[in-house]
Amino acid sequence: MFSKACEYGIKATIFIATNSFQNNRVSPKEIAKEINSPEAFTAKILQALVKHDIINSSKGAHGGFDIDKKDVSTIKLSQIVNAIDGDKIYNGCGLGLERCNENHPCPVHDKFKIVRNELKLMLENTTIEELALNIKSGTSFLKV
Amino acid sequence: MFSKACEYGIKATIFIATNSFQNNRVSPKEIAKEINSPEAFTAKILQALVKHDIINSSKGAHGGFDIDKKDVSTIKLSQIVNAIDGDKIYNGCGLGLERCNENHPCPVHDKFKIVRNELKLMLENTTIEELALNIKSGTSFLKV
DNA sequence: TTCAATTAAGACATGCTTGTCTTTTAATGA
DNA sequence: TCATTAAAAGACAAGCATGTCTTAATTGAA
Repeated sequence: MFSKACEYGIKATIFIATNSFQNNRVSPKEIAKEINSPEAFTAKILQALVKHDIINSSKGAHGGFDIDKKDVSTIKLSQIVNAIDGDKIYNGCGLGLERCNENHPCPVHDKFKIVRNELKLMLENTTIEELALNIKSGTSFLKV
Repeated sequence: MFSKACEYGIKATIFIATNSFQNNRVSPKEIAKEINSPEAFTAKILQALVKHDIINSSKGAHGGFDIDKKDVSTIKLSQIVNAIDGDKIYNGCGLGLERCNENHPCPVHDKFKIVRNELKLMLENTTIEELALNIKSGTSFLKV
């Protein structure tokens, strides 16, 4: 469904959020360990998330990644997916037609529209705060 | 959502079905032209569909690909997706966890389940016959 | 039975995604 | 200011999906 990069990006953001509740910065090393991902590749993805203003980074001693406490509740899953995988999951044709629309639909256009819309709504209505709280309470897990 | 191979596979099967209504065999060249796909690559995918008993092939003069008329209505989209992309779209974890289940869910497990189930139902309830008839009537299109 | 037509099979090539490593830039504290 | 710490940036490498080409196998018809 999503690229590996996007999966790592979502999990990393959730982990950073859980730490940001306690104003705690985390390093790429800690993140990679916690979400079970390759460290250097994860660092690249973190750079992208910083560029898209989803997370903050600070260099130097006691540096690392965090999210402003007040912002955690405003970050939607859709923002991360958009930042890393772009919008093809929303706008692309299910069968790869260049111009697929109501007037010139691919064979599965209408049927896909329903599913895709459900996915879109889900991503737009799910906040990182919600997911991070479930991790904190042990209701869900980031690895294995 | 699906791989290129799967997209071509779906479109190819629909095109073969439209021809099979008139007991007409089609060649990889015709198929590739009609669905706007690379010919040799399409031929590979057709081989896979034959191996999975979704379409028939016959070699030699007047050879080509077809589907038994009586079978067209029984072929579901899900069979093609399964044959080419496997079942990861149904069973894989949205965030790539190896063991993600009700007792050990990833952060988006419940939310994804709903969307994925909708997709699964759609694929299992859509027949190639239905899609092929829409192509024949000009209601939907295989290329551009 | 032989030739032509046509798919099957497998080796090869290309490109994108994933992943690694090294060097550079920036921040902190002594 | 200088040393240390840590992220940023970019070059490099590996693997997988996509796409191509050549040769083999099979069939139908002359």
